[in-house]
Amino acid sequence: MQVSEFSQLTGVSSHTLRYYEKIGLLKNVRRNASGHRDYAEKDLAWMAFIQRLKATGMSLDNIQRYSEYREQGDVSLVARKQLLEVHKSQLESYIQSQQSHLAALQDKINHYHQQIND
Amino acid sequence: MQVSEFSQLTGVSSHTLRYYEKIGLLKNVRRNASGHRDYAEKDLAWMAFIQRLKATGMSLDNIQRYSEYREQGDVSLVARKQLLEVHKSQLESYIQSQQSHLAALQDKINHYHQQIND
DNA sequence: GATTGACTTAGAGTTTACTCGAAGTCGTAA
DNA sequence: TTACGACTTCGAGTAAACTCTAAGTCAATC
Repeated sequence: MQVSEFSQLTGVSSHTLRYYEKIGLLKNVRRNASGHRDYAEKDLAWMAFIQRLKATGMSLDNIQRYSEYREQGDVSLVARKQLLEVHKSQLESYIQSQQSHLAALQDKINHYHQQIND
Repeated sequence: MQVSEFSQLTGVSSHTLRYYEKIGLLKNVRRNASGHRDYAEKDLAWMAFIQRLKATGMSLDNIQRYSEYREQGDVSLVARKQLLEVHKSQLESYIQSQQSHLAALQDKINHYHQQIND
């Protein structure tokens, strides 16, 4: 599929897709006879994972590191697993901190509620 | 207290403190005879709340809006409460999404685990 | 009276992650 | 055969949130 369809399916603009390729997140994107990008099914899955990593606060820089590992094939399985484990534990403590922020917000809201008496 | 101590206590650099004042997050900071900032206890509490809002993903722009309300006094209590309630519900769904990302990461890690057989 | 250290302002520079624009190529449809 | 739409590259521009620099002031200390 070409860029417009891929963009549609992933929700990422064609500009951003080219940018991601330039900085090494997407690699080895196929080209058709006239030099246009021709994305494969597996690019969709990888792009979805990129989006997940990004949504959990991983920098494009780190995602790029993971992308490098991916390219190296099976020799990097352990490294990739470790990278994800570190990221996962960071995410866990991040979620915990967000939960305590949430509780503090609720307290503040309750406080306003008392002051307002509505 | 002056800027260096306030910076120490809040963990925010003096540059950033001045920046926050410039964009209207911190307002009416007292000055001493020689024109130096002289932060009060209540500035500490407000700064802590700014940091909490920021940590939960609120933009400085929105925090500034809240800061305006604060300055208006009691007439804005309802507005402030509403702003926090909106933010709180956004935070709740954000935490939920992070939790589902976390589960997906665990799945991926398990998958690597199987492949590695360690 | 000179030096030091902490402050002041205004404005320029940095980082991350896009986002856009210009100029050009290619295949199809009128 | 020319017009179109979708693509291409390269490089410049943008937004948010800092971060730093330069030049200057002021109080205290040597």
